[in-house]
Amino acid sequence: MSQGTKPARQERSRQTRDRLVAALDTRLREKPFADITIAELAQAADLSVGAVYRRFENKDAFIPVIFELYSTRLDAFMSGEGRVEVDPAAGLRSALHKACGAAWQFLVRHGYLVRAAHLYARLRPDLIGDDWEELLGQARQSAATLLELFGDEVKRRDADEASQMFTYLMNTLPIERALYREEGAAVVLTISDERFVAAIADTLYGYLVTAD
Amino acid sequence: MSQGTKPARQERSRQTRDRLVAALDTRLREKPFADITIAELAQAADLSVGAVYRRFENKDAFIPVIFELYSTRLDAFMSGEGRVEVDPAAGLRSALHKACGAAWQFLVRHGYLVRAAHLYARLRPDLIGDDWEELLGQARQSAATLLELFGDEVKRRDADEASQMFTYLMNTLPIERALYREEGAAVVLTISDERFVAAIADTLYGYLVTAD
Amino acid sequence: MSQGTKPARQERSRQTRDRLVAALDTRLREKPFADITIAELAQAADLSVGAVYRRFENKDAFIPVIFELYSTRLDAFMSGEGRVEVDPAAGLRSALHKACGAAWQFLVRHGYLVRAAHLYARLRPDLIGDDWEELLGQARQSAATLLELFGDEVKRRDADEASQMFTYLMNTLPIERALYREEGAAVVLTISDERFVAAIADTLYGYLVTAD
Amino acid sequence: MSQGTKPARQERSRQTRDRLVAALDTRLREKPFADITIAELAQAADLSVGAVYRRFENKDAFIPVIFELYSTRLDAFMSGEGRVEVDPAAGLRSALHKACGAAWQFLVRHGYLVRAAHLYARLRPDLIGDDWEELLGQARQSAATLLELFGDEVKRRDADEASQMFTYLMNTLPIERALYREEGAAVVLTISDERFVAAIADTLYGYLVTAD
DNA sequence: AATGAATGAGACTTCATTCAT
DNA sequence: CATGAATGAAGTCTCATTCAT
Repeated sequence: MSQGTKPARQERSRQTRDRLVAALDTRLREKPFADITIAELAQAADLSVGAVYRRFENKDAFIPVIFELYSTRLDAFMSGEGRVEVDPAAGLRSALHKACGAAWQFLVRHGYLVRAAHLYARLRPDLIGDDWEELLGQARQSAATLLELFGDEVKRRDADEASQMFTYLMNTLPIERALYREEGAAVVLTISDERFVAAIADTLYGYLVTAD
Repeated sequence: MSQGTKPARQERSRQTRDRLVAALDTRLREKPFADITIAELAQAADLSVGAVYRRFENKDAFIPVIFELYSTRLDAFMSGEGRVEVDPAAGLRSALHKACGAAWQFLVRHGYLVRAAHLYARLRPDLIGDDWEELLGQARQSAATLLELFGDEVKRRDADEASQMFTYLMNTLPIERALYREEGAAVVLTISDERFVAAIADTLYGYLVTAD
Repeated sequence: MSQGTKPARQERSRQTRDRLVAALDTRLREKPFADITIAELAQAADLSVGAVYRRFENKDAFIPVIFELYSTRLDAFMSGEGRVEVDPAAGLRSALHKACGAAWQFLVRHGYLVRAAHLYARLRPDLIGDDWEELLGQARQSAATLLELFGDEVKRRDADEASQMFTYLMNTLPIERALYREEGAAVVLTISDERFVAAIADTLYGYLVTAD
Repeated sequence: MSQGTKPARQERSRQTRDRLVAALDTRLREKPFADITIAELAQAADLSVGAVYRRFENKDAFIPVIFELYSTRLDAFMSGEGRVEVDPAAGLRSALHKACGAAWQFLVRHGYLVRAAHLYARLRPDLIGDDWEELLGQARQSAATLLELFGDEVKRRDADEASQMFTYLMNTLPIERALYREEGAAVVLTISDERFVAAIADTLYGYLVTAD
């Protein structure tokens, strides 16, 4: 299993691809990618197995689709209900709280995609190309902008490092609890979701306002 | 696939088990558990397939062994070179720095175990029993002790919540970078390991000294 | 191992199934079902192992096929050379003699199927559904008709019980000798097949004309 | 798997053998011989696997034991509670009724042995030697004696054939219902056990008193 | 001689991928 | 081009039998 997607020249092809992507999305909510069979995807998309192989060279070629889905959902969320209106007057802490709340929302809703994306970013880094990097690059850009906006509150000396860490933390802190709840490191947490979100916002805040 | 280990009546049995555990440890450095076959383990342990099944009911019965290994290594590390000498006079920040450094060391060395443990704690929570919870319970205990020691510096109102979050952060912050380096969320990080460790120590510190 | 057959969408599928059924029929003449492997069936049908599993969910799914074969052969036999022309004028004894002769013929020819069917009707009654019961129900129906035809000769008080017993005896008496010849209870028999058939016809006759 | 038992020279050996025989008896009540493993027998007899192989060359060597058990039980039954007191004055029909009643009792109680014995008499006739034949030979002897006793009632011309058939019928008629109840040919029977026993006695009677 | 651990052939089953129709 | 049947490698697991201790 390796390599990539096949180009879709015709309109029908595009539809076929879309249906497969939708099928993958649906199945991913139920079980890990490794447990999903091609036959299952074909059936969910109401296609034949052969038709699947016409669009995708092999099973691995679906892995980038996971990232595609992730990306698409994230974009939609960020420009929709997940949009964070930053009020400079309200201060950094408030902005972080809003941002963490939005991140939490997204994770709760699209966690299954994030989970799969994370897993395969690690398992098969060769298959995802630059999507992942690009995604995080954008995030870092936003982080830099935000930190600049609250330049007076932020005490970190190295602005570049700060925006890197900010991105890292944002993509790391809420994941464990949001995705695995009772399992994983989150078992120690008995506090409510609200307090948890507040706590990670404070964590970010604490990092930024602590001089090194 | 499910359930447990079989009792060993003879001394030889014990050895066989040990060899299988060692074989698992070795293979786990190379690839995920799901990709390791029983035949492979047997060969690595210089045994026949049947001998494996005399010690382990089925493949799943190896999953608890991952945690066993993790636990054992962690204990050894913590009472050996990983031991953190807290100097009350040096302050909280210094203590956190040391702790993060130790955690980092452990992860760099035994990351493959932590990785597998994390994965299966999520994938097959039914198979690990209370080991996981126990492990984190102990960690939280230590956290509580530490925070008490630096009670004057810590500004969090709820001490219980603080020790929970401290444990969560400690088990969450360094993982991503230590385990997946170039892949995952850590791609954004261009800073050195040293600075990274310092940064997460600061993150913890920031959280604790920020009043809510 | 359990459950059923898979639907065949294409004509080729049907052929594949037929070939597997034929392969089973062939192998069953040589050895018990338990000793026949899937690989063996595949080879006999000139197919791959995977192709077998596309038609049959698992090995157990072949068990109903045994009954299917039995049923089919029986129907064919009964409406062909096995047809028994009852001559009311010739009397009950003659009719029974003909019927026993036909049953004997069938058993000699298709004994291997009857043997397997009997075995699995007992070993895995869950897998055969109502086929078995239905088959015997029909037999009983025929029995009732026959007994009615010779109502004056039959001395049994309870006609219902008589037709039940008749069916039971018909399906029990010849089996042992026909199927296992030298082995089983038939070792005591040194008489010829002809005399044996006559004897069981007489046994049935004796039962029916003996008043209770 | 083939061949035979090993001689038991010592007292301890004899005990070991007895325990294995008892273990086989116990397990046979639960499941078919083919499904019983050597390890299971060893455990049930509180022996090691090696010890089993010291007494029995291989698994097949247990098959004759099935017949041994059958034989032993039958002897015990026939000279105990199963003893049939024939009253010449009461007539043939009464004697047959008693005999069928006894046979039924035995089958109900030791059916699992009869079942296994029948199966392996057919599956592996090579392994049972003459035990089987001998057993039936004795039965036939008894039959001959009985028929002679009621020589005036019996109308069969060939006494030899009659005793053969009598033995065959006795070992054939009740089996199906006694051993397989709901499954097999007995599904057609809705009558009670008592009536069934009476019916097969009548069947035997009918055969004997019907002139050929 | 006894124990039970080890062997290893072989059975069932799955599924990514290919290919005849 | 589409369909879904066929392929076959690979993996898990069982258990009669052997053999080291």
